[in-house]
Amino acid sequence: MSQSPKPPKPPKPPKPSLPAPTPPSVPTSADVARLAGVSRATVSYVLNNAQAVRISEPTRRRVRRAAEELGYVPHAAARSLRAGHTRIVLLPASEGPVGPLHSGFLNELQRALSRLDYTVVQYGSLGLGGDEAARAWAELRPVAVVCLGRITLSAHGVGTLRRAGARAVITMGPAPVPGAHALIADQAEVGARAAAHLLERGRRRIGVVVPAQEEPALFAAARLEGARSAVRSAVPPVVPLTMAYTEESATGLAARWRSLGLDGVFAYDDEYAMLLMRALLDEGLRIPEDVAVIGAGDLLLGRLLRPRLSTVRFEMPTGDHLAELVDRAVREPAQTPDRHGPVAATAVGRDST
Amino acid sequence: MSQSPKPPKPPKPPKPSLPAPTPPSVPTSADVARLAGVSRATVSYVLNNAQAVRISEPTRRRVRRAAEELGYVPHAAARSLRAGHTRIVLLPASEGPVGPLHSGFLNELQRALSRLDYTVVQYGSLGLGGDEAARAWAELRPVAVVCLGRITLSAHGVGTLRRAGARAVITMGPAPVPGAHALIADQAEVGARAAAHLLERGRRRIGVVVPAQEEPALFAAARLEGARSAVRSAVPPVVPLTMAYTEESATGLAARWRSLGLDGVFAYDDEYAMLLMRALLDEGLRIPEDVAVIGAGDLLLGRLLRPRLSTVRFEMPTGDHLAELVDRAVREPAQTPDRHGPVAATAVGRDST
DNA sequence: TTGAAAGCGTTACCAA
DNA sequence: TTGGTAACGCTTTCAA
Repeated sequence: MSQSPKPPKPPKPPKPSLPAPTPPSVPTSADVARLAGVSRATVSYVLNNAQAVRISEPTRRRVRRAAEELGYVPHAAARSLRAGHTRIVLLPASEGPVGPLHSGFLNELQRALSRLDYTVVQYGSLGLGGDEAARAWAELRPVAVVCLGRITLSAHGVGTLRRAGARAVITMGPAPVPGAHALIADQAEVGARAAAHLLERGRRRIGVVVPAQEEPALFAAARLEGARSAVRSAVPPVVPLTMAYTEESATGLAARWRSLGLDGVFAYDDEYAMLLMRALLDEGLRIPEDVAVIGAGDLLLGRLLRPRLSTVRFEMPTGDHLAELVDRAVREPAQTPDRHGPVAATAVGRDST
Repeated sequence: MSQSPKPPKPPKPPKPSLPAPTPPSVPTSADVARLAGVSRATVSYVLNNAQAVRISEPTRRRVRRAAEELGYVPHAAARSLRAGHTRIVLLPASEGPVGPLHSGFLNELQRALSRLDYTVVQYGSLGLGGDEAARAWAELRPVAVVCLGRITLSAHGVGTLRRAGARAVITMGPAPVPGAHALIADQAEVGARAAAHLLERGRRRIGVVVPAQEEPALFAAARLEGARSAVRSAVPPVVPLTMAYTEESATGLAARWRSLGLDGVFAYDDEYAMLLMRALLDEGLRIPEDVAVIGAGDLLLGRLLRPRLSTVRFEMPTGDHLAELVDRAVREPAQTPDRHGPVAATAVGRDST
């Protein structure tokens, strides 16, 4: 890389061996080497169990003792700088609450990746847009990026990451991103199942809740669209209903319910559904006689309510599966990005529809 | 450090200008410099808006253009290696579901720390014990560690982190850890409030649910202990009840409820409380007449159930507050670790008690 | 079996 | 105003 002609070095003034300006200084492998009376190379060999060289057992012990004594911990940055790559798999830190479904999946993924000797790092990128986030992530030189969250990566963002050495970029979202492996979590399917279920139950005037917060907007749009297309040509078009995740908002919506003339509602997910269902009941509406309510996500809590909440259950890929996908993509980055089909979704009819 | 006398370099074989063995190689500041026709130093100055030196506007533009064109992204590891420190604030990635309370707090914290120019990284440390985790974290050389999760840091772990350059280690847990700043989230207080509330409602034979999963064990033990001490000397001692977060487990517990002869239960938190309450109702018990049920955490969903769930609400420090604490600790590490008092907790009586 | 030294990408100092 | 260069901590090749 550096084609400098390397002129003869100027005489280096030997450092006057500072007494100890920063005594609580971080111990380095050189310190370990000094204490053990060996070279830095030997320290590295011993501590990394290098198999290419044979180090005598007494030496190994001395080195290990010294490292222990100093509380030596290798410097990840230096190591990866030298190695030219990291084992970091970066995930955007999820904003907003994380349900048991999602957190279980995340744990599985983490555990599986750890087993494959990757370091899982969740990076918080709160106010950032897709390309800014990609830049920030690229600074860490992750070997792979798994983008599950709110952030939508552009082709340009993917390019930034790839140029920064990411051997795998995997997105999960409604649409594939050019250059990245795509797990198509097509939330339209979820909306479609919900709407179809309501139609089956004889409902014709169907509302779809769209969360007021922007956070889950990505899913919300796709779910609404899915519901729309399922209903198309059958009956009056679905009615989008904006609602925030607060009691007041739910109560407000319930208060004007009769004027809307709807007999079925897909409430975005189980949590919104519970909130809305409660408000509707308090408003004197009967469920499911007057209004059928269905959520999504199949939360345990939905079964605890009365009436029991109908829901759309959908499959997440297992964490192990995704980890394997990551590992494969890392090892054979030449491969053209795969696309994994839309998630399977099924309506689970309980008492609320 | 290296006191080598620098003998004359052996003739460096000029790299035979490889055609392009790794063409998609990561662009470095040297590449930018070459393209812009300036030195690496100049690139650094421009890209970091160094104020100590004045660079002509045309040069600045050339450099920026070149960086843009190459898609140059600085290498965080190299930077921090050079700088001798990072701006990383490390949090253990939370395992298990994250309620809205906790996630709101986390977001606040992240946002506040970003504003203070820290990089927030959540590090997944699934199977690790306290000291192993500390070692793993130390490899990243974080400037601060905020340990909120399941992991309990030992004094030794704190030492490891400090020796690795962490200028602040902050723990939140039932007890302070030597050497670390402590946010004492004394969950005993939560248990005590719950028990006191049940006593006030005239209950005498009180059960306390302890989650079967090990995950929240830390909180569970403290909450149980708190309930115990609140009840002590008044009535029969509290009865610990093991229960998993599944419908079967709740049903099983409810089935043998009458044989337990309890008239009040603190169900660990709102989610366990909802589950248990539903099972008790299905078993034919009346709430609160036969059994008073109280949870903790004041989840919105608790208000949606009928009967409405009583709960213990407790304060989390605000994210801004904690961020400020981190920043202060980083800037004045000499300070002796502060301890911040136990969390305030209040019982909120609703219909279930 | 061990040691010396180069080099990873960056920044900061000093010289031009 | 700009450029050369050393140094950060680590691994690894080559030489002894």
